[in-house]
Amino acid sequence: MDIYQALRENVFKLVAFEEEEWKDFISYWRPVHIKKREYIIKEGQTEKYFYFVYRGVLRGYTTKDGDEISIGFTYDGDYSGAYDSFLAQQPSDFSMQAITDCELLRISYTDLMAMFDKYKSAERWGRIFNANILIGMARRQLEVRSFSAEERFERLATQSPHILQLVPQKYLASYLGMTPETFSRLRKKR
Amino acid sequence: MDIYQALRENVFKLVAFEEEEWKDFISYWRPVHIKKREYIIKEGQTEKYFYFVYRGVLRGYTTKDGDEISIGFTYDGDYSGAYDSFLAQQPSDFSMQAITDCELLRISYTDLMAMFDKYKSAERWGRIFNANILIGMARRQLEVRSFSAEERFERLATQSPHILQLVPQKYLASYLGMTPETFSRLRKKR
DNA sequence: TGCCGAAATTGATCTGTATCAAGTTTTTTC
DNA sequence: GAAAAAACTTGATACAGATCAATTTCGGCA
Repeated sequence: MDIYQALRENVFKLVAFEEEEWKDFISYWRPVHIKKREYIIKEGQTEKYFYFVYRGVLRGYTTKDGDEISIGFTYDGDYSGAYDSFLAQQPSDFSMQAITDCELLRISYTDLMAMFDKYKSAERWGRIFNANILIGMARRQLEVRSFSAEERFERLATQSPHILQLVPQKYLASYLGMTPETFSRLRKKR
Repeated sequence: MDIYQALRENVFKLVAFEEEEWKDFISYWRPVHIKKREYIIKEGQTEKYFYFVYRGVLRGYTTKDGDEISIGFTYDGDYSGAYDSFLAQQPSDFSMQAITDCELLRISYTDLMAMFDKYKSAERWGRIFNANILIGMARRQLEVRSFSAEERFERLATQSPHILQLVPQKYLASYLGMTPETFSRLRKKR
């Protein structure tokens, strides 16, 4: 499937645009290719773009006392970037780096805001999209607070086994809030 | 200030409604009084309402192995309820209980959705409101992951000293992800 | 105002996970 | 395709914060 078609299907899951509106809306999205280890945004910058991931994996992380803490990952079909920085138009607390080569589509903040002004469908899509992100964050928040390192590992391994292949272990470890050593031991124990 | 006026000012901070629209919008909100220790929602129920807190303090918590884990607190001027359950219209993973007597305004899910359909201003308010909640959650997520128990206590004490008075310590302790004993020791050390 | 149950404090001990260190394996690069 | 760098594993030790237990203090209410 073509990259614009992929975005279309994804957006239409939440809101069906009129064809005229959609043509206009999609015209503001631009394809971007980035290579493994390149960044779409670095800590301290303000996020100018909102990204759709057509192919690839990205990792978000912040730094604390020189160490990296992985915040999350995005895959094919996800949206990416420092979304809170984008929304607030404030400097980001984290960086977003490609773990594999990526094909992305992006729209600028100004263009997206213009779309929100212009079309009620876009406004609605924005609201529901935010709601869905929020629901996911709430779920993850509860997850982190309710489970021990071992339990979190176990849940990741059973619920998202593909991640174990895609993402280097040291990133997964810090995502789960443990050291690579602990991660390695839990994996062995399994 | 009057309870409806308080909500009006709060909503208008994000979006200025037309007067006609506002009159219609506000007519769907109903005042609710609840007493200390009463619940607005219990774990397992689906949240039917979205609340505005005019006066009072509420606590959200989930249960794990019989122990309560406090998720968050809402105060005068906040919105409350199990918002993720409300948005998804799925059973809530946590309960929301009054810590003091509370005066609230609430609107039902059906009525709010009808307002979103009817007015672009409402839709926009919904989008921006969700964005703000999301930004707050992202900040807190980073907070929990980047700091030790002692650092989290210190930050709470300096950034929100009023909470230390308003909320019983055992709730704050579990909110910060530590036992009441640890909380007590950190407080003493200060 | 005084009583009772809940909340907070304090001390002693335990434990899961971090840290440090030394290999081994995998990936990158030239 | 060999050398260098990075990632992962494994073992030994350290420690922050949990748990358990015994008082003390506080808050609600008769």
